[in-house]
Formats: sequence, C-alpha cells, structure tokens
Amino acid sequence: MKKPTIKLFNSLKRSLEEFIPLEENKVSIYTCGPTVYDSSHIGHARSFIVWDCWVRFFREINYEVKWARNITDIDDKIINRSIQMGIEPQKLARIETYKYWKDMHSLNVQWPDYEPKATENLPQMFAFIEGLMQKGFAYQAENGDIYFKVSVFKHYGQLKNIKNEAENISRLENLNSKENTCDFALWKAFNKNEYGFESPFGHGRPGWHLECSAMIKNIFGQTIDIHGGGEDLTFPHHENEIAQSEALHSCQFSRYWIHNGMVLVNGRKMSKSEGNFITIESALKNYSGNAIRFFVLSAHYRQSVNYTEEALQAAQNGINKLFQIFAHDEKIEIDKNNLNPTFMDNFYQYLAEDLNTACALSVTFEIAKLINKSEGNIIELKNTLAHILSVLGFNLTEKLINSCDENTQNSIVKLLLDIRNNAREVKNFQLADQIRLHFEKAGYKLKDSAEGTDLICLSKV
RNA sequence: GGCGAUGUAGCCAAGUGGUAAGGCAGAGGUCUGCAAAACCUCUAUGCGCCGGUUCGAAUCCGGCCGUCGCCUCCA
Repeated sequence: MKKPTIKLFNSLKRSLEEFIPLEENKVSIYTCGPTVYDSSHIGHARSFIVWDCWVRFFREINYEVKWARNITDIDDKIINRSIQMGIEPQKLARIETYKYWKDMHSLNVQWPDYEPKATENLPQMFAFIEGLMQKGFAYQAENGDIYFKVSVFKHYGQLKNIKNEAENISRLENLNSKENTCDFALWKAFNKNEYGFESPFGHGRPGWHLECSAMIKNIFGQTIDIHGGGEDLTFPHHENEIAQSEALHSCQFSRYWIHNGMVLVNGRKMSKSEGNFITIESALKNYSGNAIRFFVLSAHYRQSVNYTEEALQAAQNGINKLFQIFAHDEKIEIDKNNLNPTFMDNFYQYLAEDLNTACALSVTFEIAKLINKSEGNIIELKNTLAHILSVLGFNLTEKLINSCDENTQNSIVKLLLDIRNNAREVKNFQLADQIRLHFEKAGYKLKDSAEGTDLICLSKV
C-alpha cells in the first residue's frame, strides 16, 4: 500500500500542512492528559478519542508511533478537593486515575506508549528549572517562587499570535512577586506544613506548564513531531511549554501543533467550572462507548460541537445500524489481505486530509448499504467495514443482539418461572419439566413450595 | 480591547471555483402472523445578509449581522 500524504492543520502556522516527520516513518506524539481530581466529561472524551484516532491512523498506514499522554497528579484542584474529602492528595489522584482509565477502556481508547505522571518526574523538572536559571530565562522571587522571564524569550507568542507588546497584557492584575504579569510560575514555594515536595529551591510545588515540557524532554528529547491538546490549552499552557523548552534547548520544541475543538452545551463550553458537564460515566448509562465515539467522530475534530441528547441518540442509532451487519457473527476477524481497495483508498484519503472522520464515516454507510443489498463480494465488504471501524477505534466486540444486561436477565428468569408455574396449573407438565431441565443444565435447581419457586445455584450450595 | 474560529435542510454534519456527501428524525411503499431489521422513493433551485470578481461561487474578495473559544484553572 502506498502511504497517503497526510495533511494536518498546524496551529503554529494556522494552515494546513503536509506532515513530514523528523525521522522517516516515525511519529513522536504527545497529547495533554487529564488533571485527576474529578470525573472526566464528554469534552475530555472528545479530546482523548480524537488523539486515539490520529494514533490509530498513523499506525494503520505503517508509521512507527510513540505516543505519550500524561497524567497531572499535582495540582491545586487536587489538593483542594482532597482537603474537602479528608484524604491525601495522592490518594485522590489515584482514585481518579483509576476512574479515568476505566472511562478510557469504555471508550476503547488505546493505552498510550508512555503515561508519565507529574509526581514521577520531579527530578527532571528540577533539572529543567536549573537549566533555565543558568541560561537566564528564570528567576527566583523573594517569596521563593521561580518564574519564567517572558521578556527574555524573544519568540514568545507564537501560538497566541501576539504582534506587539501592548496586546500581551494579561487580565491578571495581581503581580504577586512577579517582575512582569506575563511571567509564569515554574515553581511555587509553600510552607513546610503545606502539601509539597522538597527541591533544590526549597519546599513547594511545580508549575503546571513545566510538567509537560520536562516529561517530553525525558521521553522524546528536545524535539517532537506532534503536540496535541484541547484548543483551550493553546494559551497560556502550550505557549508556555514552547517558551520553556525552546529557551532551554535553543531548537524547535514541536514541529506540529494540533488542537481539538470544544464540546458545547447550549452554546457554552462544557466545563467543570461552568457546571454544565456530562460525565463519561453517566453518558455510558444511556449510550454505548461506540455511540459516544460515533458522536465525536461525526464532526471534524477542530470544530466545536454541541452536546445534546438528540445528537447522542442519533449517534447510537447510526452505530447500531452499522453493527447490525455483524449481529449474527460469532466474532469479527479481520483479514487485511481481503480489503476492498476502492473503499480503503477513499477512507485513507479522507483521514489523510486532516483526519476528516465525518467523511470517513460516510464510507462505512456506503459499504453497509451494499452489504444489506447483498451486492458485491460480501465477505470482502464485511471485512473492509470491520477494518475501517477498527481503525476509527470502534469496539467490535460490543454485541447488539443475543446479549442483555443483568436486570433484563433476571426479569427473563422470572418470566420463565411464571410460564412454568402457569404450565403446572394447567397440568402441562411436559413444558414445566422442560423448563426445569433447562435450569438444571445451567446449574440451577428449582424448588417449588407454597411460597413460590426458589432458584438454587448448585455451585454455591 | 486583542487573538482565533464559525454561520449549509427539523436536527447533526461534509464540501476551498464546476453546479449541494453522509447520518438522525419524518412521510409513503416493499417485506412481515404482528413487529424489528433491511430495501426503494420523497425531504435545501439553495449554503447568515448585501455587494463584487468570474463563463461559472457554499467555496475567492469587500462590507454588515449573529454565535462561540482563548486572553484566569480548563480537553
């Protein structure tokens, strides 16, 4: 297969560019992960699904991908929440990390190759700060805080597109101990009795922006191919990452920057602080992980999308229609040597054009229609459809039919017992015994009494 | 105020010069014991508004209006 030319919208240049990796056939990609202090919501889900899809696509067209996605486990929010809950910050971080992993699993988001945590990279951060101080890009204020000196870094404002100093006025009026409002904290000093870590600069906590720069340096070195994140992170987070890393290394930090659009609720950004969020966990009560993924992928990743129940239901109906095709298959096995070249080519072209997943999804419906009409090579078409769905990251093991949840199973058992008791009443013992035998084969003994019929699990007696 | 997006049918959403993908919802039909699923047909002479460039514009240019994001923690 010929590798398609990938174009992606580089936020750094604000234009669509051909992707040319540093090393041929290799991609190093870092995406911003969560701050683990509370449940992830659909906005987070979108971001994680989009990066998962980028990575899956790169792998599909035979790039050797190294993907890192961090976990921010030091943060004021974690500390504040943990105080409220009366537990250690690191314990809260672990609890929330497990929940996050569970959400990622439900959404079929792949494990990244590296998942660095801030708390596990403190020495790297110390070294980073020391390097910046030695080069004159950082200073320690009287209160012990260490700040990055923005005025010394001449290339500040690449992502934000700042043209002159006057535009670069922060809304923050509080200088604290900073020399300039634009300067940002690399290290925040705290009293010994407050939560923090020992460092060469005293007791305190690292700044958020520093974390990503230090971990990227640790995993990938000075330059990576792609850095991704939500578009709300472009400023100041990503701008500051660039400043730190390029100041220290005197070379380009990330060659391409990709940013995903926001999920809106009633026209407003879904966010914790607005309180208008739907957690992944709660959405999964009504819709499948595949439906959430379908919802995300049916819009271009850079657009903002509105979360509505109607949209999620539409996504659920859409994905159900596609999976209906595999409803009677025991399991889905993909033979990569039996793919429809025309559809695959179209599919690749769409994804290669800045990951146009909406168009890529339209290919699946074209194939589905042919299969449902029994036109063409059905085995090849089904195989192609399954493969495309897997590249988009859908979970092919989610069964549509012949499976039901525990509540439904229990109610069906009750229904069977009712039918059997009705049969006994009308002396249809053949049917009653047939049902009894069926339960016994499944490992349950039926015991009739005046109070009704009890179900005894033989393996638990 | 600065920076950046965006406005396409009831809803979601593709489409950067050649005559409006796809999905959801809806209507009618085929099939069916009844359903479900599937299939067929229908659903924007028009892409926020007004001008301009062009043989030709949703697409390019200018103006206007609306919406959103960032500039403060945020995916």
